[in-house]
Amino acid sequence: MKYSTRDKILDAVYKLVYINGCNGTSIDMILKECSIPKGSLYHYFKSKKEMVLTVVKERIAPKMHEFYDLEKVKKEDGVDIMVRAILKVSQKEELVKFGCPLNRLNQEMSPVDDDFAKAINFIYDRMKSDILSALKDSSIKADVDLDSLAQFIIATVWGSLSLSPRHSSIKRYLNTINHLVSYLESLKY
Amino acid sequence: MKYSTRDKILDAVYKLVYINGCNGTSIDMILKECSIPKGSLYHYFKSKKEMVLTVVKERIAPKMHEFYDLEKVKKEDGVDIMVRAILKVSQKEELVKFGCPLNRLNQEMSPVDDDFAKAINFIYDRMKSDILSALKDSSIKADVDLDSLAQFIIATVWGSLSLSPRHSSIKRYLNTINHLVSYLESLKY
DNA sequence: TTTAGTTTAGACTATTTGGTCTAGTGGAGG
DNA sequence: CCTCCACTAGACCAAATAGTCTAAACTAAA
Repeated sequence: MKYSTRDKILDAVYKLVYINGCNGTSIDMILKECSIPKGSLYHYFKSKKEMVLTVVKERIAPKMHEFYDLEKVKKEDGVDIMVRAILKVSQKEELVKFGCPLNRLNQEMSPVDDDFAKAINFIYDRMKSDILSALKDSSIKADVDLDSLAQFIIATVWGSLSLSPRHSSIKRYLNTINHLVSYLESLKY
Repeated sequence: MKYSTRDKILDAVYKLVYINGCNGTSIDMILKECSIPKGSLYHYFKSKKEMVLTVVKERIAPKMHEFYDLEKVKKEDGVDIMVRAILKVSQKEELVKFGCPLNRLNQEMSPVDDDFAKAINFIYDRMKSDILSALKDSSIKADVDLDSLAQFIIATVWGSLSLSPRHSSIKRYLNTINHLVSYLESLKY
């Protein structure tokens, strides 16, 4: 299985943009990171923007999906599935250190670029609706508004991670998120 | 009362950096925004970095403080003070639209610049300890860990705001934050 | 009114930026 | 072996970038 130039580029861009932000990452940094000449880069992508947008779709989207799409197969309580997913986040070192890549890019680019806003929003919506369907399939009391709860879960996890990189650590993340878990448990009938 | 050049600069930088980010804001944009020549700008600040760092200390810090420092004078339950502060956030249009300015700058700059990390962390710590003291002076059950609760509150508010600018609105913010309020209420004895 | 210091003014510079262009190279199919 | 085309290579470019410098215009105090 060969490691294609295109993949090399996308991996490098993902990594650099994740840490330095989109505006903080220059073409030269990317070229240096993956040791390819400029010609190759512009052979695969027509602009920097298209490159980063591709990273959103082909790198960030799957990573986001991976997080909450754990074995739904089992007939398990939706809340428990969610809780396990949220706790699992702590195992991803980079997440605790740098926060959610989607959230970071959202904050940087959405206010100033509609194409980014759309692409990011798309992923966000899918994530939210998947969380929603997990919650629907759970023992949560009937009077709880699940839509806002799904949003609350995302907000809290993103927020906990965004205290990074200076204020957070795995332990701290878990302490913080523990309150979310208690709250979710308290909503069961 | 005159509107000094220095203040004009800081206001412009605050506004531009808030929306476009630090790397997304050029010196020329700043000059144009406040219609001053380059000489003046570099008379007051020796570099762009120093300028933005000054904005953190003289613009963002007071704004953050203003939010949670509401009439503590009254002998009121700390939780109620917090809840009122959190709800009040929704009245600040720009907050709901663009998120918390401290959080945004934190995510962009902290991973790549220690001076920013320190300055931002300083404000964060002060905010957290103020929240903590409000919580200590409240009717929250004794077995609740207040430190992590303070962190949870910040994380949730920041997270709710960071769903912006594409996913949020005042209504949505309140819906989301409503879960936080319920949780806080449930912690009272 | 002179003087000294602060503030304004903007032309100028060196570097970095994203992006183009043309020439070559390598490997798969004929 | 040849041919063709995807890919590599990096020199080159115009624009934007942060920051410098010198001169002038204020302003307040003597």
